[in-house]
Amino acid sequence: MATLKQIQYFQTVAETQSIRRAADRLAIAQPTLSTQLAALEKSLGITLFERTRRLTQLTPAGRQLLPAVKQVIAQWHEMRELAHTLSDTAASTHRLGVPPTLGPYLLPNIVPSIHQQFDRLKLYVREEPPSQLETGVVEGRYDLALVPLPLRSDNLTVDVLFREPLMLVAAREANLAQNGVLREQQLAGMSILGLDERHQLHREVQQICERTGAVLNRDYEGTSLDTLRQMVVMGMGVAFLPALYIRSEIHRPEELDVIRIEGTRLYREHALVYRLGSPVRRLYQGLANLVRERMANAFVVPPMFGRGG
Amino acid sequence: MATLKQIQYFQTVAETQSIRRAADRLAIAQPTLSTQLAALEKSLGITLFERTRRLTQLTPAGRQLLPAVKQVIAQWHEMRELAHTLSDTAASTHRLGVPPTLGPYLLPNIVPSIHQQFDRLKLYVREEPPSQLETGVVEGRYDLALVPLPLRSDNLTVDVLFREPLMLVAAREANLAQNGVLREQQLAGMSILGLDERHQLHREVQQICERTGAVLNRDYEGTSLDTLRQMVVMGMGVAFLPALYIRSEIHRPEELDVIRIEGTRLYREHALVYRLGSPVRRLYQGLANLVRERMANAFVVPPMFGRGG
DNA sequence: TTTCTGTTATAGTTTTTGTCTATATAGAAG
DNA sequence: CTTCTATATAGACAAAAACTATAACAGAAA
Repeated sequence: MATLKQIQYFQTVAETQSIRRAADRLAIAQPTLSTQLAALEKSLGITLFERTRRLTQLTPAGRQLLPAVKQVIAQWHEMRELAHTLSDTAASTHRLGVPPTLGPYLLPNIVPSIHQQFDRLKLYVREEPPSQLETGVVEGRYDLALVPLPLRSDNLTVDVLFREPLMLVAAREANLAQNGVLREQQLAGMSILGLDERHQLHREVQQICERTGAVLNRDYEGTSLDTLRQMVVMGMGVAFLPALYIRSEIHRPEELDVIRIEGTRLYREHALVYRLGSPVRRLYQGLANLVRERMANAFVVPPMFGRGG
Repeated sequence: MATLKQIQYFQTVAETQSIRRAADRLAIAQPTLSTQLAALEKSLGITLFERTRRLTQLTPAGRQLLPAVKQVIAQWHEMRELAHTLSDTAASTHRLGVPPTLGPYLLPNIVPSIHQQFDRLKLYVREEPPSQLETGVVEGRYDLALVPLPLRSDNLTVDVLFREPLMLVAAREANLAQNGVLREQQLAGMSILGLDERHQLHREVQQICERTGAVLNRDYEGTSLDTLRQMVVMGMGVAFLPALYIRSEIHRPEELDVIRIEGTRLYREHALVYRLGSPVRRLYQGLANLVRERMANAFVVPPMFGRGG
């Protein structure tokens, strides 16, 4: 069938112009080389060499085949080299799925650390709704994904990462809280703007409303955190926005108050998920640890947005 | 060592996403494929697949290795295809050596016939002095060569091709022979111009002179047939030129008489030579036959140059 | 739950094939 | 004519690739 070994033998004989010398260089016995060469010639249907006593040289056909043979061997070496670099699992490109309400605001915070710790790791990042991320991981479209808890699927490894506070955002002119803090009871009856129900955040906010007595306004729903913010700025109501979004997108000179709610677990929780028994779970655990460390103290002191002017 | 078979197995599993289906397609047993795959993974130092019960899919590293693997296989197929076309020995490029006093004047006559009979054969033609052609064939720089007889080496196969008459050329004004024919005796004492001694033709003419009593003029020697002709045109003497040169280069409106000598074997003889036991000797014999047939009747009627005005 | 089904892994065996040593053979050199 | 050197052939042995049978295991179905 023309094996790689055989064509390597071929190349060596062509180079040394001698079966004997080639056998020496290849560290095999001369008869072995003779028979393998004959086998190659038979399988290719070509006489590759003209054997004289003094030297063994290529026939015209063999001479023309040689470049092609070298190509095969070169490609093979290239493949092995690539395999060698890839043998460090952290040197591959992994497909990471992220939710649109988290990825753009979290990744800028952690990607530099990832590059520092896993310098040869590459991430191919795509955004999708969390439910599709989960099935995407299960079906192999992603290697790992950032998803909000709780999970739908139960056949995934889940590394819990961190809790991200949700903060109430109101138009400045509403003057809802002088010192940037409200108590949970004050939410009762309040009309809350949310995202449309394809976003996970929709459910999360819905649950908060049920718990606090606030009312989720379903007449107008945002399609992204940015549109939701615009709706708040335009005075259509108040909304819960994730702390990472606020930190990343809302800066001081802004027509918005950011209000912390006291006394309630008002947060969403993120996890890193990947398939059970993924051969690279150690790497992913390392990534999860890194994110946890990086975000550990990110929210202990509430951000001071929304106070001053 | 990562064999071609193994990487083909790898590709098939990657395509079918299943060891079982890949084994079916490859017409081997499933355990064979499992073990070969494991062997490949071990030799590459990479886990290529993530085996779940439902499907077997690539790991990130495997996914990135796949294109390189496909390249190797593609190159290998290309090589085999090339080998297939080359398996017809007449589909290769053969290196043909020719003497400068024959090649340019013979090849235009026979190359069309060669192309007709051996339509996929290609000739790489180079010119060199006959002695170097002989050693060139022996040493493998040429596959075959056209050389004048007799040969120096005795370890070559010699296919005698044809005899090419040498004809006397004189300036028109010398008015040497009214009807384009001279008898051998008339050559005695005549001063003959020749090529320098690096050309085989030098010796041939020398022998003719010895036989006929003509005198080889060594004061001025040509470096090519063309310069020799010029010397004749300029009235420096007469010269023997090969019939094929004359036929090819000397046309009617010319200041030269071409004279046939009666009664003597005044010719040089050409042969096709190649190494003893060359694997493609059949092809070369075919070529020799073709040249013989083509040239068989080329010189039976002496060319009629030199007669009329 | 248990059973059934489909998938991969492991064990043990057989066949194939690659490799070795020893030797034959044949030009080339002395 | 003998010797040297190169390749080819023969036969034995070992490595590896193949097969059959079966285990292990997850997911689907009963």
